[in-house]
Amino acid sequence: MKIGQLARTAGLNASAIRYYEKRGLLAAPQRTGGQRRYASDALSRVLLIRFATDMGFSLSEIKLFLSGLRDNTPVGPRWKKLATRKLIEVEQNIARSLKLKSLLQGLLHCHCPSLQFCVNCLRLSPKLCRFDSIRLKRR
Amino acid sequence: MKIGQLARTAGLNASAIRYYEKRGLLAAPQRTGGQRRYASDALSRVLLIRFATDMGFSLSEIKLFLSGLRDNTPVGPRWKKLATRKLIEVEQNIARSLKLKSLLQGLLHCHCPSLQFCVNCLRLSPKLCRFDSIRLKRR
DNA sequence: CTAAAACTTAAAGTCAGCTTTAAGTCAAGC
DNA sequence: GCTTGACTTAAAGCTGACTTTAAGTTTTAG
Repeated sequence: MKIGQLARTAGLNASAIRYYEKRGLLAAPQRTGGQRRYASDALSRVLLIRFATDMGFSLSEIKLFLSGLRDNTPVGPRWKKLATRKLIEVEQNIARSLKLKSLLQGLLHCHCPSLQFCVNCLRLSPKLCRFDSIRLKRR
Repeated sequence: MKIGQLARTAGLNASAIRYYEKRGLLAAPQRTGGQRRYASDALSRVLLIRFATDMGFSLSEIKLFLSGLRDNTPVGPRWKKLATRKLIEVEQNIARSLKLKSLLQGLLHCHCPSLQFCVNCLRLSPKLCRFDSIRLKRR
């Protein structure tokens, strides 16, 4: 399989495949006349990477748990530890988004005379409103 | 008020204030000997910007609804439209995160013999699992 | 055999929202 | 008057996950 077909099958760009190789997530395959030729196990590896990025893992994290992973390695404790940590992150993100949602809804249904007042009412003087004050992570 | 005090009061860096000015979100204030001197309404303006970025609005969006906003402008239809759109985004983010959460939990409690199989079971053959297949937005 | 499509590389560009740097000017306290 | 801290600018740097570019090589279809 050439890089283009691998990429198309995995729903990626060929440049992304090369990037994974450069980042050390994907082994350098055999070559024919300078061009990469992939065996079919490369596809499942790429799909695994794509799946993990979709799950919110960074490439560094994925590299971490892929290192030393053979195709039939059981779901190991290292992976479980990473997944547990990510689960916590996702839960925090959900909590944060739910607060945001309620704030936005409050803003939309608010009868404050001006946006400025409304912001003050929501953010600076939470006791005047039915909404909690928030302390959001910047960045 | 000098820029440093304004920044400290708003919980920002002085460079961020200058950046807002450069981006056109904040009016250029009067100067004394070349240094910026802010009136107190600049603080509420900056707090409004900070609040809106915390709500997930981009600086471009904030600039959009700040343009023409005087301090006692009523919460207008333009702002409501933006907030409604943002609310939908936040709700999509929540739905996406909830799916992620259930996938991660599934992965953690899965009895698949290998991670590779587990990924296939979760992602490629959803009927074998109790989890929905997902189609996550890339990027 | 030829033309087009697909591949190769390293390096630079993209996005957002700032921060950092460098080199200099101004203000406040003693 | 002098030192120190706060300010000024423009431009470059940061993060992550790629994409794009430029210039060249290889494969494939006809």
